[in-house]
Amino acid sequence: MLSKIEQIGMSKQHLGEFEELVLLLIVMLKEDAYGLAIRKGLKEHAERTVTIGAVHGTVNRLEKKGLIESRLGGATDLRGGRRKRLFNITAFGRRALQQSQEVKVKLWRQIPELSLNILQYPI
Amino acid sequence: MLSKIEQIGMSKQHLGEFEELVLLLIVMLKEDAYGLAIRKGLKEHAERTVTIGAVHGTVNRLEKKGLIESRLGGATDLRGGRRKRLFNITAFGRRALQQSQEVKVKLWRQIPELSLNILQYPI
DNA sequence: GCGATTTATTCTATAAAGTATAACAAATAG
DNA sequence: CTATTTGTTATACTTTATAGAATAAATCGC
Repeated sequence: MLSKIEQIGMSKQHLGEFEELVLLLIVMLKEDAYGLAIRKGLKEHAERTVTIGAVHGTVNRLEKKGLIESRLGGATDLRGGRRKRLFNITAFGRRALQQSQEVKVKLWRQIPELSLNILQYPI
Repeated sequence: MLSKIEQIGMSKQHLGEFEELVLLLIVMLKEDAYGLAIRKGLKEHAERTVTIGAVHGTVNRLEKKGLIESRLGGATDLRGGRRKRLFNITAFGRRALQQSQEVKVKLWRQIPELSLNILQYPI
């Protein structure tokens, strides 16, 4: 028999590298995290240029895994356009992000010669 | 016409999340980075349990992409056993690792509420 | 030398993640 | 009521991630 966690798909899969970036962008964007904004944020903050289809494919997967939730945004104040699908991270998603962070920082600490200048200071 | 970089397969692919872990372990293990040691290191340092086949599949891909190199180790001082295939990171691999690190740290810095205690101190 | 044991790698197959392109949907201004 | 704008969905395909079984090569004891 499956545990509650397994039933709802919250078992120990790992965050893919792009999934992690998208998740981080969703946190950064707060109340305005939706497809196009995520795509723009990835380009500006992560030097990552992808199509909008790539973003949506990933958010759909993240939602199915319970790492984010989505709701439909209200009518736009701007002219034209379909309503936004707004995303927010779940507690489970936040934990996944923190675990990933924890593992990497732990490894980096053991390899000081790898570190960039940016890492010489507290995050 | 392809650039030199493209010809030898060193263009802008991104490091997969498991590829990054394996690469980090290879750096950590220094002169003793080979299949089984990498697997053991992943378990001990990254809470990641995988089969040896998973490790080898990944190192093969990393080598094909020019991120690591391999050579055959000398005969063992211990009893029995085939010779080890020893890995070391290339300059290109090191750069890939640093870029990945740079992007993530940059994002984390913008999301202070995500950070764990470990991140309050310099890495 | 040769089989048993040990330590390792390679092969093969499949699932999951990453990604692009194109099609579709819905809001609103005129 | 249709053209324009802003956005999401659908589909297809490639690359990564992963397990399991098969195979290889070193050495020990006889």
